[in-house]
Amino acid sequence: MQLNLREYEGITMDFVAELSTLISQETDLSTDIVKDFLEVPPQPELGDYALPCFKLAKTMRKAPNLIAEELAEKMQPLPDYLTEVRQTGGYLNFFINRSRFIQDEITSILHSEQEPGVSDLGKGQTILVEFSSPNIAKPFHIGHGFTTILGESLARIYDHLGYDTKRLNHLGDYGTQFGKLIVAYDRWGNEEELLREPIDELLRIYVKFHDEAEQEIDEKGVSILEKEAREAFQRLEAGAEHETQLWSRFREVSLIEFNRVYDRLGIKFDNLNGESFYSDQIPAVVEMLKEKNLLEESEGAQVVRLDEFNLPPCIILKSDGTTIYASRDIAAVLYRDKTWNFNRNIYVVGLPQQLHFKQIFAVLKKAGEPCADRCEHVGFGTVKFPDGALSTRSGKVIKLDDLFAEAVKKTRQIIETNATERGDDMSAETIDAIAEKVGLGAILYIFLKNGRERDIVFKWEEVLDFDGDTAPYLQYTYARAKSILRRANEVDATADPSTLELAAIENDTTFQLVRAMADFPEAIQNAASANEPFMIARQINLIARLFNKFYNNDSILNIEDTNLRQSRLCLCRAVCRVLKTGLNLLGIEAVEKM
RNA sequence: GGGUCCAUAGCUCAGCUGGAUAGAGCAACAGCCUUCUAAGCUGUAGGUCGCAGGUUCGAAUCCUGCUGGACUCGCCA
Repeated sequence: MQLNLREYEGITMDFVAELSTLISQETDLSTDIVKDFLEVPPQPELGDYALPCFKLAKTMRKAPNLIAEELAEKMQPLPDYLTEVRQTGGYLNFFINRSRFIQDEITSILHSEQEPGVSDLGKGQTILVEFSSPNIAKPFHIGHGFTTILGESLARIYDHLGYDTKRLNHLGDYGTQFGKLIVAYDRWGNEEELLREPIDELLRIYVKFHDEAEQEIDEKGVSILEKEAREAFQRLEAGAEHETQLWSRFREVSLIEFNRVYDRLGIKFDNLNGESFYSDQIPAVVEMLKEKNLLEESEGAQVVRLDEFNLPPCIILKSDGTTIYASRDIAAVLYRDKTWNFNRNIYVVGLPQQLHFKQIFAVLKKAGEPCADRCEHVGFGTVKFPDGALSTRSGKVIKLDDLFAEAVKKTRQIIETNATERGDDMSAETIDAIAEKVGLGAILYIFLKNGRERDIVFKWEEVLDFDGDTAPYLQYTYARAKSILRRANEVDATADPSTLELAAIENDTTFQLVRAMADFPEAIQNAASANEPFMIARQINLIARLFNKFYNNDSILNIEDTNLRQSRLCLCRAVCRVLKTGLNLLGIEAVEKM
């Protein structure tokens, strides 16, 4: 019975596997099933792992507690990685050799060349992650924050797992809204303002357009402005000079503003093909659908019926002959399949568009395109204010940049206060750099701490609360551990764990801490398979909480025993590695001090 | 009306392939800085897991119904 403990990723997995094999030898169950049954008891006094025997009761025709009792006896003598096997009620509880576990786990974290949890699970597979996709000419507000932050985190997670990840930004640079902007700009546009504050100016005329559109109505009750806007968009799609020129200016000035945000977050897209890019590929899509006899005319529009999928029809061409977002998205899937030959193509787009994506994928499926099955919509909730959703039209928005600025400002104040108290004279540059990372981290974490399908109700006092389950807490924990490592002498801080008796640090807290770190790789994989970064957030939050407990209970530097001192420092180093990796997977940077 | 999803502590959320006393954080209250960063730690209080049935040895978790809410249902994206 040998445990392979040299590879970091698998220690717990291997342990569970060994235990499962052992149990399966004593029962009729396969190793896999046993592995599935194994769980962690609610109280540490009960054991480190447990096998509920209720399910075995039927087939073995015996009471669960008897089964557990017999198994406990049959497993004697125990392998060296177990210290005790005990029956409690209908459970068979296992106590593992904690000393050995701590020794091997910490050693492997510190010895590994790779970051914790790195794997080659996705080796050779290409995954496209479409996210952010802001609309040109509109402010980059906190609503875009969700897709941007979630998407980047997912991309990092897939990178970590060895996928060939492509970040795609499907810019909203086309559509009737540009007809509106062109009409609005021709009427009320201000050249100087467009140069000075491009998005603000475009937003101003966009809001004005909607105000005015409600006023000017013809005898049939149709808005005159809306009609003009549709016509302007038709001219744009036909390539008219004036319209195209305005459109491309709008796009240009908008990108400058978006890039500020992306640079700040360290996001680099592999591709920024917006909707406009796919516009001229739509005729081929229409032709293909026509050839396969999927296209039908309905109320003047060209649609694909999707009754067999239990979905409403998908409109491909509007009754005026212009394209619609669905047709562009279909063209995009086909283009991406040709260009990247993707294994997976995921869309980090809000939940309200769920039906839209179901329709797109269904049309592709109906058209016999195999790539349809490799597409997936990763939806998320809505960002709203306590009194309702945000709205570009009414101008009720908070720009993501402004939100960052507030968080950074508050962070800077806290750092300055603390620095004074601690007598630490940090330079203004240092403070700025830390404030930036911590302030941004606080905001990013808000979007990543819970299940993505939850709505986020935006409240300033909560957003700027840096206590508890927040990124600053995690960053603070990291900085604390780093601070200790800086204070330790060179020899202590770099001791080779394999030469130490790490078991000296063992107690309930340190064992739980080490186990939480051992579970980290699995948390990453779970996060990937559910597309839920919060699973990583929770795991590192658990690690941080346990570390802080350890920090409060046990002295690290001020102890005589060299082995104990160096061993505890090894634990600090391991925690730092895991925390930093976890934060990075969320798109958050760790700071050395704060 | 059809569809999708949601309802767990005062608030924000985990837990949901059924399993031991339902867990965190915030807020509240009580403690801990002459020792490694108090953005921290410890403790107390707080829950008929929306309601009603059902399946099961066992249900927050699965099924049905109901109530309340969100989103969506053809020419916006």
